[in-house]
Amino acid sequence: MTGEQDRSGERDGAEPIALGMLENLVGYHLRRASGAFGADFARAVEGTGMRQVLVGILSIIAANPGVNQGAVGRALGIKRANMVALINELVDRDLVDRQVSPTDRRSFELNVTKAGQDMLDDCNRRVEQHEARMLAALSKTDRERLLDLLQKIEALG
Amino acid sequence: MTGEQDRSGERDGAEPIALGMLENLVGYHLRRASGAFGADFARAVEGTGMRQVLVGILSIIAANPGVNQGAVGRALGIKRANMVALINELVDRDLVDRQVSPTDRRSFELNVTKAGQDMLDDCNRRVEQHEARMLAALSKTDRERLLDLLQKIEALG
DNA sequence: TATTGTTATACTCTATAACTATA
DNA sequence: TATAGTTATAGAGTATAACAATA
Repeated sequence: MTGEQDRSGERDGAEPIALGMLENLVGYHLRRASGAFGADFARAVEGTGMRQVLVGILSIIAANPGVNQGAVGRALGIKRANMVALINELVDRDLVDRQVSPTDRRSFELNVTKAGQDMLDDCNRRVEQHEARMLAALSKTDRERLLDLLQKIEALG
Repeated sequence: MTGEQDRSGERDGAEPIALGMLENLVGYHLRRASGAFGADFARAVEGTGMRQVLVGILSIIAANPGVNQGAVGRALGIKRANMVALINELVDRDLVDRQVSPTDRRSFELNVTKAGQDMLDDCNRRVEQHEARMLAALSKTDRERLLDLLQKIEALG
């Protein structure tokens, strides 16, 4: 084995397909690039039971101790209704602690548990390698530029 | 009192949530930017019954007359099994013509119908406005750079 | 044997509406 | 009245396995 991945039935090695109007669409290439990142992210955290969204939520809670789930959802663009199962998943796995807020009994205060912090640290290490892998073709300046451009787009979302 | 409006619970103007490790993750920002594009794309083609994937497929077929659906799927990163319903949708709406290939009776030759071309033209116009809207904060050079960077990433997918 | 298209299935993400309990 | 969280539900996108017809 040469170590090359089996890409039969994939990639442009021997199937010249024109993209048409997609060629220059930023939206299309964003979608594909995001998909490629997502797939490699899944590989990176394989075995942890984590997914992009869960790592995102855990990261937000860790950075904002006591935050409630509505605020987490707003930060990540996740609807309240969809947050419920996600937070349940993290609480059931003892990665997040959920306590009724003493100041507003409608809401919960969320905090990352010890196990949750360990999980986040592990994922962080894996994700760093994943990002390095996916951005191998980009210089440091390119990566900074890319981040900057993406954030400008997000601002319009 | 200052007369400031209470914006608690909404909009990022008054809810300082730290992103933690997400802050500098290209994958995270790709996901958000792609999501923002997807949502605005949906708005742009509202009333046409089209979606990102369908426009993508139509575009590929238009640019590659007689292509079979497996090749379309490979070009777009869509699994064969998932192509079936999508192509059916386009054929049922008379946007795509599907004929058994005379050279390989396992496969179909796909072509865009007149109605399909009209639809594609309409979507093209709408999508151009949508892209202009989403990329308003970027200079022409920025847009070219962004496309270039995204394509470098896709190549690793 | 390999490939094209197909069916069946399942999981995730996303979206909306209606409900509760608090404020 | 408004907000935090919940439930139920539905539409999409994506993934795999197994099958028939054809190459």
